[in-house]
Amino acid sequence: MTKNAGCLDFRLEMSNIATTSPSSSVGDYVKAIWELGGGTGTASTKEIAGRLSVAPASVTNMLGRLRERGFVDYERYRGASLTEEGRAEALRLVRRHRLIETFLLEHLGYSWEDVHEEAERLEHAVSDAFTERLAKMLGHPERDPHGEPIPTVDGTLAPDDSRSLVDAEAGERVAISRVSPGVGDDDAPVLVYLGERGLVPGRELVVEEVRAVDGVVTVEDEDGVSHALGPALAASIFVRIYPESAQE
Amino acid sequence: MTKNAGCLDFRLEMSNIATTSPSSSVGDYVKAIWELGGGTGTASTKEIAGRLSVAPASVTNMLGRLRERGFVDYERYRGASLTEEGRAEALRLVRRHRLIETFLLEHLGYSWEDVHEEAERLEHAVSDAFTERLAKMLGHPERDPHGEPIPTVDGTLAPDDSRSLVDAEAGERVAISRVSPGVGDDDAPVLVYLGERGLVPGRELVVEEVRAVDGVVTVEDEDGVSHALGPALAASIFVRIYPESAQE
DNA sequence: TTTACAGTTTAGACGATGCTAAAAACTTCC
DNA sequence: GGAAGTTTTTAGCATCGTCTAAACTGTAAA
Repeated sequence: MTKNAGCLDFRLEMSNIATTSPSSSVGDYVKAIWELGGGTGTASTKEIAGRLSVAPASVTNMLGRLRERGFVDYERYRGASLTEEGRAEALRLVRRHRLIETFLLEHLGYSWEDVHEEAERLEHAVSDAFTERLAKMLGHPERDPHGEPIPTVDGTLAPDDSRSLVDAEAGERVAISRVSPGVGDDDAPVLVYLGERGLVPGRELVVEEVRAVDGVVTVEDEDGVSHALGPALAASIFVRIYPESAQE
Repeated sequence: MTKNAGCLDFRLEMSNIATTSPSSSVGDYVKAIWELGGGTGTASTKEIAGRLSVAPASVTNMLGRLRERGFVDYERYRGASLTEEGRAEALRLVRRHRLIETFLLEHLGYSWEDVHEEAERLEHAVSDAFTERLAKMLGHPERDPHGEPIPTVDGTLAPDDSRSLVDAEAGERVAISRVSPGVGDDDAPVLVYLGERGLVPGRELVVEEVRAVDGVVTVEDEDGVSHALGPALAASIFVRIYPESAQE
Protein backbone atom coordinates (compact mmCIF):
# COMPACT_ATOMS: atom_id res chain seq x y z
CA MET A 1 0.00 0.00 0.00
CA THR A 2 2.83 2.34 0.83
CA LYS A 3 4.28 1.11 -2.41
CA ASN A 4 1.02 1.80 -4.15
CA ALA A 5 0.80 5.35 -2.87
CA GLY A 6 4.37 6.00 -3.91
CA CYS A 7 3.56 4.75 -7.36
CA LEU A 8 0.61 7.06 -7.61
CA ASP A 9 2.66 10.02 -6.48
CA PHE A 10 5.15 9.16 -9.14
CA ARG A 11 2.47 8.89 -11.80
CA LEU A 12 1.14 12.25 -10.79
CA GLU A 13 4.54 13.88 -10.93
CA MET A 14 5.22 12.45 -14.33
CA SER A 15 1.93 13.61 -15.69
CA ASN A 16 2.67 17.08 -14.38
CA ILE A 17 6.09 17.15 -15.91
CA ALA A 18 5.62 15.31 -19.16
CA THR A 19 2.19 16.36 -20.39
CA THR A 20 0.51 19.40 -18.95
CA SER A 21 -2.42 18.08 -16.99
CA PRO A 22 -5.75 19.02 -18.54
CA SER A 23 -7.23 22.27 -17.31
CA SER A 24 -10.51 22.11 -15.47
CA SER A 25 -12.29 23.38 -18.58
CA VAL A 26 -10.93 20.57 -20.68
CA GLY A 27 -12.04 18.14 -18.02
CA ASP A 28 -15.52 19.61 -17.95
CA TYR A 29 -15.90 19.15 -21.69
CA VAL A 30 -14.59 15.61 -21.68
CA LYS A 31 -16.87 14.66 -18.83
CA ALA A 32 -19.85 16.32 -20.49
CA ILE A 33 -19.25 14.39 -23.70
CA TRP A 34 -18.94 11.18 -21.74
CA GLU A 35 -22.16 11.81 -19.88
CA LEU A 36 -24.08 12.87 -22.96
CA GLY A 37 -22.70 10.16 -25.18
CA GLY A 38 -23.25 7.41 -22.67
CA GLY A 39 -19.63 6.39 -22.91
CA THR A 40 -19.67 5.39 -26.55
CA GLY A 41 -21.95 7.72 -28.44
CA THR A 42 -21.66 11.17 -29.85
CA ALA A 43 -22.54 14.55 -28.39
CA SER A 44 -23.63 17.53 -30.45
CA THR A 45 -22.29 21.03 -30.07
CA LYS A 46 -25.62 22.23 -28.79
CA GLU A 47 -25.95 19.49 -26.21
CA ILE A 48 -22.52 20.17 -24.85
CA ALA A 49 -23.19 23.89 -24.77
CA GLY A 50 -26.38 23.31 -22.82
CA ARG A 51 -24.69 20.96 -20.37
CA LEU A 52 -21.90 23.38 -19.62
CA SER A 53 -23.94 26.60 -19.85
CA VAL A 54 -21.67 27.94 -22.52
CA ALA A 55 -22.27 29.43 -25.97
CA PRO A 56 -22.28 26.92 -28.85
CA ALA A 57 -19.48 28.85 -30.51
CA SER A 58 -17.31 28.27 -27.47
CA VAL A 59 -17.92 24.56 -27.79
CA THR A 60 -16.85 24.49 -31.43
CA ASN A 61 -13.74 26.32 -30.40
CA MET A 62 -12.89 23.93 -27.57
CA LEU A 63 -13.74 20.85 -29.61
CA GLY A 64 -11.01 21.83 -32.02
CA ARG A 65 -8.55 22.03 -29.19
CA LEU A 66 -9.69 18.74 -27.68
CA ARG A 67 -9.11 17.12 -31.05
CA GLU A 68 -5.56 18.44 -31.18
CA ARG A 69 -5.00 17.03 -27.72
CA GLY A 70 -6.29 13.65 -28.79
CA PHE A 71 -9.28 13.54 -26.47
CA VAL A 72 -12.04 13.52 -29.07
CA ASP A 73 -12.83 12.52 -32.61
CA TYR A 74 -14.49 15.48 -34.19
CA GLU A 75 -15.39 16.69 -37.64
CA ARG A 76 -17.33 19.85 -38.19
CA TYR A 77 -21.08 19.50 -38.20
CA ARG A 78 -20.62 15.90 -37.03
CA GLY A 79 -20.58 16.18 -33.26
CA ALA A 80 -17.84 14.79 -31.05
CA SER A 81 -17.08 11.44 -29.49
CA LEU A 82 -14.36 10.46 -27.08
CA THR A 83 -11.17 8.70 -28.06
CA GLU A 84 -9.80 6.02 -25.78
CA GLU A 85 -7.65 8.67 -24.14
CA GLY A 86 -10.63 10.96 -23.70
CA ARG A 87 -12.68 8.21 -22.20
CA ALA A 88 -9.91 7.39 -19.74
CA GLU A 89 -9.71 11.03 -18.73
CA ALA A 90 -13.47 11.20 -18.27
CA LEU A 91 -13.52 8.10 -16.11
CA ARG A 92 -10.69 9.46 -14.01
CA LEU A 93 -12.77 12.55 -13.30
CA VAL A 94 -15.94 10.57 -12.70
CA ARG A 95 -14.07 8.41 -10.22
CA ARG A 96 -12.87 11.49 -8.39
CA HIS A 97 -16.29 13.05 -8.46
CA ARG A 98 -18.11 10.08 -7.06
CA LEU A 99 -15.54 9.37 -4.37
CA ILE A 100 -15.64 12.99 -3.29
CA GLU A 101 -19.44 12.92 -3.17
CA THR A 102 -19.29 9.86 -0.98
CA PHE A 103 -16.87 11.56 1.35
CA LEU A 104 -18.91 14.75 1.59
CA LEU A 105 -21.99 12.79 2.46
CA GLU A 106 -20.56 10.24 4.83
CA HIS A 107 -17.94 12.28 6.63
CA LEU A 108 -18.84 15.93 6.35
CA GLY A 109 -22.58 15.59 6.79
CA TYR A 110 -23.52 17.16 3.47
CA SER A 111 -27.05 16.57 2.34
CA TRP A 112 -27.75 14.30 -0.57
CA GLU A 113 -28.60 17.14 -2.91
CA ASP A 114 -25.72 19.45 -1.97
CA VAL A 115 -22.82 17.16 -2.69
CA HIS A 116 -22.80 17.53 -6.45
CA GLU A 117 -21.85 21.18 -6.69
CA GLU A 118 -19.03 20.98 -4.18
CA ALA A 119 -17.66 17.81 -5.79
CA GLU A 120 -17.79 19.48 -9.17
CA ARG A 121 -15.26 22.05 -8.03
CA LEU A 122 -13.13 19.72 -5.97
CA GLU A 123 -12.67 17.08 -8.64
CA HIS A 124 -10.48 19.49 -10.59
CA ALA A 125 -8.26 20.35 -7.65
CA VAL A 126 -7.37 17.01 -6.11
CA SER A 127 -4.45 14.86 -7.17
CA ASP A 128 -4.52 11.19 -8.05
CA ALA A 129 -2.71 10.53 -4.80
CA PHE A 130 -5.48 12.29 -2.89
CA THR A 131 -8.13 10.36 -4.75
CA GLU A 132 -6.63 7.00 -3.91
CA ARG A 133 -6.06 7.88 -0.29
CA LEU A 134 -9.65 8.99 -0.08
CA ALA A 135 -10.82 5.76 -1.71
CA LYS A 136 -8.90 3.81 0.88
CA MET A 137 -10.32 5.87 3.73
CA LEU A 138 -13.83 5.24 2.41
CA GLY A 139 -13.20 1.52 2.16
CA HIS A 140 -13.04 1.44 -1.64
CA PRO A 141 -16.77 1.89 -2.20
CA GLU A 142 -18.24 0.59 -5.44
CA ARG A 143 -21.11 3.04 -5.64
CA ASP A 144 -21.66 6.65 -4.69
CA PRO A 145 -24.55 7.97 -2.58
CA HIS A 146 -26.77 8.20 -5.66
CA GLY A 147 -26.10 4.57 -6.43
CA GLU A 148 -23.91 5.32 -9.43
CA PRO A 149 -20.99 2.93 -9.88
CA ILE A 150 -17.52 4.34 -9.18
CA PRO A 151 -14.99 3.62 -11.95
CA THR A 152 -11.91 1.74 -10.78
CA VAL A 153 -8.40 3.16 -10.94
CA ASP A 154 -7.73 1.31 -14.18
CA GLY A 155 -10.80 2.76 -15.83
CA THR A 156 -13.29 -0.06 -15.52
CA LEU A 157 -16.90 0.84 -14.93
CA ALA A 158 -19.35 -1.67 -13.52
CA PRO A 159 -22.09 -2.38 -16.04
CA ASP A 160 -25.44 -0.96 -15.18
CA ASP A 161 -28.04 -3.69 -14.81
CA SER A 162 -30.80 -1.46 -13.55
CA ARG A 163 -33.89 -0.19 -15.32
CA SER A 164 -36.03 2.85 -14.77
CA LEU A 165 -39.13 2.48 -12.64
CA VAL A 166 -41.25 3.52 -15.62
CA ASP A 167 -40.34 0.20 -17.23
CA ALA A 168 -41.29 -1.82 -14.17
CA GLU A 169 -44.33 -4.03 -13.98
CA ALA A 170 -46.95 -4.28 -11.29
CA GLY A 171 -46.17 -6.87 -8.68
CA GLU A 172 -42.42 -6.78 -9.10
CA ARG A 173 -40.28 -6.61 -6.03
CA VAL A 174 -37.31 -4.31 -6.64
CA ALA A 175 -34.53 -2.38 -4.91
CA ILE A 176 -33.56 1.15 -5.80
CA SER A 177 -30.09 1.04 -7.29
CA ARG A 178 -29.67 4.65 -8.22
CA VAL A 179 -31.45 7.93 -8.54
CA SER A 180 -30.50 9.95 -11.61
CA PRO A 181 -32.61 12.88 -12.64
CA GLY A 182 -32.16 13.67 -16.33
CA VAL A 183 -29.10 15.46 -17.61
CA GLY A 184 -30.80 18.80 -16.92
CA ASP A 185 -29.24 21.17 -14.45
CA ASP A 186 -31.66 21.48 -11.61
CA ASP A 187 -31.56 18.08 -9.97
CA ALA A 188 -31.75 19.31 -6.42
CA PRO A 189 -35.56 19.49 -5.99
CA VAL A 190 -36.01 15.93 -7.19
CA LEU A 191 -33.27 14.68 -4.89
CA VAL A 192 -34.69 16.57 -1.94
CA TYR A 193 -38.16 15.20 -2.55
CA LEU A 194 -37.04 11.62 -2.87
CA GLY A 195 -34.58 11.90 -0.01
CA GLU A 196 -37.28 13.16 2.33
CA ARG A 197 -39.41 10.16 1.54
CA GLY A 198 -36.61 7.66 1.99
CA LEU A 199 -36.53 6.78 -1.68
CA VAL A 200 -32.77 6.37 -1.82
CA PRO A 201 -30.49 3.66 -3.19
CA GLY A 202 -30.80 0.43 -1.26
CA ARG A 203 -34.47 0.90 -0.42
CA GLU A 204 -36.68 -2.03 -1.37
CA LEU A 205 -40.02 -1.48 -3.02
CA VAL A 206 -42.94 -3.40 -4.35
CA VAL A 207 -44.41 -2.02 -7.56
CA GLU A 208 -48.14 -1.75 -7.10
CA GLU A 209 -49.24 -0.14 -10.32
CA VAL A 210 -47.80 1.31 -13.50
CA ARG A 211 -50.68 3.26 -14.91
CA ALA A 212 -50.56 3.44 -18.68
CA VAL A 213 -52.91 6.38 -19.03
CA ASP A 214 -50.82 8.98 -17.17
CA GLY A 215 -47.57 7.17 -16.43
CA VAL A 216 -47.99 7.38 -12.68
CA VAL A 217 -46.18 4.60 -10.85
CA THR A 218 -47.31 3.53 -7.41
CA VAL A 219 -44.90 1.71 -5.12
CA GLU A 220 -44.96 0.50 -1.56
CA ASP A 221 -41.84 0.85 0.54
CA GLU A 222 -40.46 -1.36 3.29
CA ASP A 223 -42.57 0.39 5.89
CA GLY A 224 -45.76 -0.25 3.98
CA VAL A 225 -46.06 3.37 2.87
CA SER A 226 -47.39 3.93 -0.64
CA HIS A 227 -45.87 6.49 -2.98
CA ALA A 228 -47.51 7.68 -6.19
CA LEU A 229 -44.81 8.95 -8.52
CA GLY A 230 -45.37 11.01 -11.64
CA PRO A 231 -43.68 9.92 -14.84
CA ALA A 232 -40.77 12.36 -14.50
CA LEU A 233 -40.04 11.23 -10.98
CA ALA A 234 -40.43 7.56 -11.82
CA ALA A 235 -38.02 7.98 -14.71
CA SER A 236 -35.38 9.26 -12.28
CA ILE A 237 -35.52 6.15 -10.15
CA PHE A 238 -33.59 3.13 -11.34
CA VAL A 239 -34.14 -0.27 -9.81
CA ARG A 240 -32.89 -3.79 -9.90
CA ILE A 241 -35.30 -6.70 -9.85
CA TYR A 242 -34.87 -8.96 -6.87
CA PRO A 243 -31.75 -7.63 -5.25
CA GLU A 244 -28.90 -10.16 -5.11
CA SER A 245 -28.97 -10.23 -1.34
CA ALA A 246 -32.73 -10.62 -1.17
CA GLN A 247 -33.91 -12.58 1.80
CA GLU A 248 -37.47 -12.97 3.12
CA MET B 1 -25.09 24.09 14.40
CA THR B 2 -27.56 23.30 11.67
CA LYS B 3 -28.35 26.97 11.94
CA ASN B 4 -24.69 27.78 11.66
CA ALA B 5 -24.19 25.72 8.54
CA GLY B 6 -27.23 27.32 6.97
CA CYS B 7 -25.81 30.71 7.72
CA LEU B 8 -22.55 29.81 6.09
CA ASP B 9 -24.27 28.49 3.03
CA PHE B 10 -26.09 31.75 2.79
CA ARG B 11 -22.92 33.77 3.17
CA LEU B 12 -21.31 31.72 0.45
CA GLU B 13 -24.21 32.17 -1.90
CA MET B 14 -24.24 35.89 -1.33
CA SER B 15 -20.54 36.23 -1.95
CA ASN B 16 -20.94 34.30 -5.17
CA ILE B 17 -23.78 36.46 -6.35
CA ALA B 18 -22.72 39.87 -5.15
CA THR B 19 -18.96 40.06 -5.72
CA THR B 20 -17.18 37.63 -7.97
CA SER B 21 -15.10 35.48 -5.67
CA PRO B 22 -11.38 36.07 -6.11
CA SER B 23 -9.66 33.80 -8.59
CA SER B 24 -7.04 31.44 -7.28
CA SER B 25 -4.31 33.70 -8.65
CA VAL B 26 -5.62 36.66 -6.73
CA GLY B 27 -5.71 34.53 -3.63
CA ASP B 28 -2.14 33.40 -4.15
CA TYR B 29 -0.95 36.99 -4.34
CA VAL B 30 -2.88 38.11 -1.31
CA LYS B 31 -1.60 35.19 0.72
CA ALA B 32 1.96 35.76 -0.45
CA ILE B 33 1.83 39.39 0.62
CA TRP B 34 0.41 38.39 3.96
CA GLU B 35 3.14 35.83 4.52
CA LEU B 36 5.94 38.10 3.37
CA GLY B 37 4.69 41.16 5.19
CA GLY B 38 4.07 39.33 8.42
CA GLY B 39 0.50 40.51 8.42
CA THR B 40 1.24 44.20 8.71
CA GLY B 41 4.32 44.99 6.67
CA THR B 42 5.06 45.56 3.05
CA ALA B 43 6.17 43.16 0.35
CA SER B 44 8.30 44.15 -2.63
CA THR B 45 7.62 43.19 -6.20
CA LYS B 46 10.68 41.01 -6.28
CA GLU B 47 9.82 39.18 -3.07
CA ILE B 48 6.34 38.39 -4.30
CA ALA B 49 7.68 37.28 -7.66
CA GLY B 50 10.10 34.94 -5.94
CA ARG B 51 7.43 33.54 -3.64
CA LEU B 52 5.07 32.77 -6.47
CA SER B 53 7.69 31.79 -9.07
CA VAL B 54 6.45 34.44 -11.42
CA ALA B 55 8.15 37.23 -13.39
CA PRO B 56 8.40 40.58 -11.58
CA ALA B 57 6.51 42.23 -14.42
CA SER B 58 3.58 39.93 -13.76
CA VAL B 59 3.54 41.03 -10.15
CA THR B 60 3.43 44.72 -11.09
CA ASN B 61 0.54 43.92 -13.37
CA MET B 62 -1.40 41.98 -10.75
CA LEU B 63 -0.67 44.50 -8.03
CA GLY B 64 -2.47 47.10 -10.09
CA ARG B 65 -5.49 44.85 -10.32
CA LEU B 66 -5.40 44.02 -6.63
CA ARG B 67 -5.42 47.74 -5.88
CA GLU B 68 -8.51 48.23 -8.04
CA ARG B 69 -10.17 45.43 -6.16
CA GLY B 70 -9.34 47.01 -2.84
CA PHE B 71 -7.09 44.24 -1.56
CA VAL B 72 -3.83 46.16 -1.37
CA ASP B 73 -2.37 49.60 -0.93
CA TYR B 74 0.18 50.03 -3.65
CA GLU B 75 2.18 52.79 -5.27
CA ARG B 76 4.76 52.14 -7.92
CA TYR B 77 8.23 51.49 -6.64
CA ARG B 78 6.83 51.40 -3.12
CA GLY B 79 5.85 47.75 -2.64
CA ALA B 80 2.43 46.57 -1.56
CA SER B 81 0.67 46.07 1.76
CA LEU B 82 -2.71 44.55 2.48
CA THR B 83 -5.83 46.55 3.18
CA GLU B 84 -8.22 45.29 5.84
CA GLU B 85 -10.16 43.54 3.12
CA GLY B 86 -7.01 41.98 1.75
CA ARG B 87 -5.98 40.82 5.17
CA ALA B 88 -9.37 39.22 5.74
CA GLU B 89 -9.12 37.42 2.42
CA ALA B 90 -5.63 36.19 3.26
CA LEU B 91 -6.74 34.88 6.64
CA ARG B 92 -9.68 33.11 5.05
CA LEU B 93 -7.29 31.27 2.76
CA VAL B 94 -4.82 30.55 5.53
CA ARG B 95 -7.64 29.08 7.60
CA ARG B 96 -8.63 26.84 4.72
CA HIS B 97 -5.06 25.85 4.06
CA ARG B 98 -4.26 24.88 7.61
CA LEU B 99 -7.50 23.01 8.16
CA ILE B 100 -6.96 21.08 4.97
CA GLU B 101 -3.41 20.24 5.97
CA THR B 102 -4.68 18.93 9.27
CA PHE B 103 -7.23 16.77 7.51
CA LEU B 104 -4.74 15.38 5.02
CA LEU B 105 -2.41 14.41 7.81
CA GLU B 106 -4.85 13.06 10.33
CA HIS B 107 -7.38 11.37 8.09
CA LEU B 108 -5.75 10.58 4.80
CA GLY B 109 -2.38 9.52 6.12
CA TYR B 110 -0.36 12.08 4.23
CA SER B 111 3.16 12.61 5.45
CA TRP B 112 4.08 15.78 7.22
CA GLU B 113 6.04 17.14 4.29
CA ASP B 114 3.52 16.26 1.57
CA VAL B 115 0.50 18.08 2.87
CA HIS B 116 1.49 21.55 1.80
CA GLU B 117 1.36 21.09 -1.95
CA GLU B 118 -1.99 19.33 -1.96
CA ALA B 119 -3.49 21.89 0.40
CA GLU B 120 -2.20 24.67 -1.80
CA ARG B 121 -4.40 23.47 -4.64
CA LEU B 122 -7.39 22.50 -2.56
CA GLU B 123 -7.66 25.77 -0.69
CA HIS B 124 -8.78 27.47 -3.88
CA ALA B 125 -11.46 24.92 -4.67
CA VAL B 126 -13.33 24.43 -1.42
CA SER B 127 -16.28 26.55 -0.32
CA ASP B 128 -16.70 28.25 3.02
CA ALA B 129 -19.35 25.68 3.83
CA PHE B 130 -16.86 22.89 3.19
CA THR B 131 -14.25 24.60 5.32
CA GLU B 132 -16.54 24.92 8.31
CA ARG B 133 -17.81 21.37 8.03
CA LEU B 134 -14.22 20.20 7.89
CA ALA B 135 -13.35 22.30 10.93
CA LYS B 136 -16.19 20.68 12.82
CA MET B 137 -15.15 17.19 11.76
CA LEU B 138 -11.61 17.89 12.96
CA GLY B 139 -12.87 19.18 16.30
CA HIS B 140 -12.09 22.83 15.60
CA PRO B 141 -8.33 22.51 15.98
CA GLU B 142 -6.40 25.61 16.97
CA ARG B 143 -3.14 24.64 15.30
CA ASP B 144 -2.16 22.75 12.17
CA PRO B 145 0.31 19.86 12.02
CA HIS B 146 3.23 22.26 11.77
CA GLY B 147 2.07 24.01 14.91
CA GLU B 148 0.89 27.12 13.09
CA PRO B 149 -2.21 28.71 14.57
CA ILE B 150 -5.41 28.42 12.51
CA PRO B 151 -7.26 31.71 12.04
CA THR B 152 -10.84 31.67 13.30
CA VAL B 153 -13.85 32.18 11.05
CA ASP B 154 -14.03 35.83 12.03
CA GLY B 155 -10.42 36.44 11.10
CA THR B 156 -8.69 36.34 14.45
CA LEU B 157 -5.24 34.83 14.60
CA ALA B 158 -3.76 33.60 17.86
CA PRO B 159 -0.67 35.61 18.75
CA ASP B 160 2.57 33.76 18.39
CA ASP B 161 4.39 33.50 21.71
CA SER B 162 7.12 31.22 20.49
CA ARG B 163 10.74 31.96 19.71
CA SER B 164 13.22 30.30 17.44
CA LEU B 165 15.51 27.72 18.92
CA VAL B 166 18.49 29.86 17.92
CA ASP B 167 17.41 32.34 20.58
CA ALA B 168 17.13 29.72 23.28
CA GLU B 169 19.55 29.44 26.17
CA ALA B 170 21.32 26.40 27.52
CA GLY B 171 19.43 24.67 30.29
CA GLU B 172 15.98 25.83 29.21
CA ARG B 173 13.20 23.31 29.07
CA VAL B 174 11.01 23.95 26.05
CA ALA B 175 8.32 22.43 23.84
CA ILE B 176 8.32 22.65 20.08
CA SER B 177 5.38 24.80 19.08
CA ARG B 178 5.91 24.95 15.36
CA VAL B 179 8.34 24.11 12.60
CA SER B 180 8.60 26.74 9.89
CA PRO B 181 11.42 26.61 7.42
CA GLY B 182 12.08 30.02 5.88
CA VAL B 183 9.86 31.40 3.18
CA GLY B 184 11.98 29.60 0.57
CA ASP B 185 10.34 27.02 -1.63
CA ASP B 186 11.97 23.76 -0.77
CA ASP B 187 10.79 23.05 2.73
CA ALA B 188 10.31 19.35 2.25
CA PRO B 189 13.85 18.13 3.09
CA VAL B 190 13.87 20.02 6.36
CA LEU B 191 10.47 18.67 7.31
CA VAL B 192 11.45 15.14 6.40
CA TYR B 193 14.61 15.33 8.44
CA LEU B 194 12.93 16.71 11.52
CA GLY B 195 9.94 14.41 11.15
CA GLU B 196 12.16 11.34 11.04
CA ARG B 197 13.78 12.36 14.28
CA GLY B 198 10.54 13.09 16.05
CA LEU B 199 11.20 16.81 16.20
CA VAL B 200 7.58 17.80 15.65
CA PRO B 201 5.22 20.20 17.42
CA GLY B 202 4.42 19.05 20.92
CA ARG B 203 7.77 17.41 21.51
CA GLU B 204 9.52 18.54 24.68
CA LEU B 205 13.21 19.30 24.67
CA VAL B 206 15.96 20.40 27.00
CA VAL B 207 18.42 22.84 25.45
CA GLU B 208 21.89 21.56 26.17
CA GLU B 209 24.05 24.03 24.33
CA VAL B 210 23.77 27.02 22.01
CA ARG B 211 27.24 27.31 20.62
CA ALA B 212 28.09 30.88 19.74
CA VAL B 213 30.99 30.05 17.47
CA ASP B 214 29.06 28.10 14.80
CA GLY B 215 25.44 28.49 15.83
CA VAL B 216 24.93 24.78 16.44
CA VAL B 217 22.22 24.06 18.99
CA THR B 218 22.20 20.83 20.90
CA VAL B 219 18.99 19.56 22.45
CA GLU B 220 17.92 16.42 24.28
CA ASP B 221 14.50 14.99 23.55
CA GLU B 222 12.06 13.17 25.82
CA ASP B 223 13.75 9.86 25.13
CA GLY B 224 17.13 11.16 26.18
CA VAL B 225 18.41 11.33 22.62
CA SER B 226 20.66 14.27 21.76
CA HIS B 227 20.30 16.21 18.54
CA ALA B 228 22.90 18.64 17.22
CA LEU B 229 21.17 21.12 14.93
CA GLY B 230 22.90 23.46 12.52
CA PRO B 231 21.90 27.12 12.57
CA ALA B 232 19.52 26.82 9.60
CA LEU B 233 17.72 23.88 11.15
CA ALA B 234 17.57 25.48 14.58
CA ALA B 235 16.09 28.61 13.05
CA SER B 236 13.22 26.54 11.63
CA ILE B 237 12.23 25.22 15.02
CA PHE B 238 10.11 27.47 17.21
CA VAL B 239 9.58 26.68 20.86
CA ARG B 240 7.74 27.86 23.90
CA ILE B 241 9.44 27.99 27.26
CA TYR B 242 7.85 25.71 29.84
CA PRO B 243 4.77 24.47 28.08
CA GLU B 244 1.51 25.47 29.77
CA SER B 245 0.56 21.89 30.45
CA ALA B 246 3.98 20.97 31.82
CA GLN B 247 3.90 18.23 34.38
CA GLU B 248 6.83 16.12 35.68
C1' DT C 1 27.44 64.64 -7.01
C1' DT C 2 27.72 61.47 -10.21
C1' DT C 3 27.54 56.80 -11.49
C1' DA C 4 26.32 52.15 -11.53
C1' DC C 5 23.42 48.58 -10.54
C1' DA C 6 19.58 46.26 -8.58
C1' DG C 7 14.84 46.54 -8.65
C1' DT C 8 10.59 48.10 -10.99
C1' DT C 9 7.64 49.40 -14.44
C1' DT C 10 6.07 49.87 -19.28
C1' DA C 11 5.17 48.03 -23.78
C1' DG C 12 3.81 44.55 -26.53
C1' DA C 13 2.59 39.83 -27.12
C1' DC C 14 0.60 35.23 -26.22
C1' DG C 15 -2.42 31.31 -24.85
C1' DA C 16 -6.65 29.78 -22.83
C1' DT C 17 -11.38 30.46 -22.62
C1' DG C 18 -15.40 32.88 -23.30
C1' DC C 19 -18.82 36.00 -25.95
C1' DT C 20 -21.72 38.05 -29.95
C1' DA C 21 -23.13 38.55 -34.66
C1' DA C 22 -23.31 36.91 -39.01
C1' DA C 23 -22.44 33.40 -42.44
C1' DA C 24 -22.71 28.55 -43.76
C1' DA C 25 -24.28 23.87 -43.53
C1' DC C 26 -27.28 20.39 -42.50
C1' DT C 27 -32.57 18.78 -42.13
C1' DT C 28 -37.11 18.72 -42.80
C1' DC C 29 -41.14 19.45 -44.85
C1' DC C 30 -43.89 20.75 -48.68
C1' DG D 1 -35.87 20.12 -55.31
C1' DG D 2 -36.20 24.10 -52.80
C1' DA D 3 -37.73 27.02 -48.83
C1' DA D 4 -37.62 27.39 -43.90
C1' DG D 5 -35.80 26.41 -39.72
C1' DT D 6 -32.28 24.71 -36.77
C1' DT D 7 -27.59 23.87 -35.78
C1' DT D 8 -22.93 24.84 -36.39
C1' DT D 9 -19.16 27.37 -37.67
C1' DT D 10 -16.45 31.55 -38.66
C1' DA D 11 -14.88 36.09 -37.50
C1' DG D 12 -13.69 39.34 -34.46
C1' DC D 13 -13.20 40.73 -29.94
C1' DA D 14 -12.64 40.69 -24.52
C1' DT D 15 -10.48 39.14 -20.18
C1' DC D 16 -7.18 36.99 -17.22
C1' DG D 17 -2.82 35.89 -16.15
C1' DT D 18 1.57 35.28 -17.82
C1' DC D 19 6.01 36.35 -20.45
C1' DT D 20 10.24 39.02 -22.52
C1' DA D 21 12.68 43.02 -23.68
C1' DA D 22 13.49 47.54 -22.94
C1' DA D 23 13.08 51.75 -20.36
C1' DC D 24 13.01 53.85 -16.00
C1' DT D 25 13.87 54.88 -10.76
C1' DG D 26 16.04 54.92 -6.53
C1' DT D 27 19.83 54.18 -3.87
C1' DA D 28 24.33 53.19 -2.41
C1' DA D 29 29.07 53.57 -3.48
C1' DA D 30 32.81 56.27 -5.35
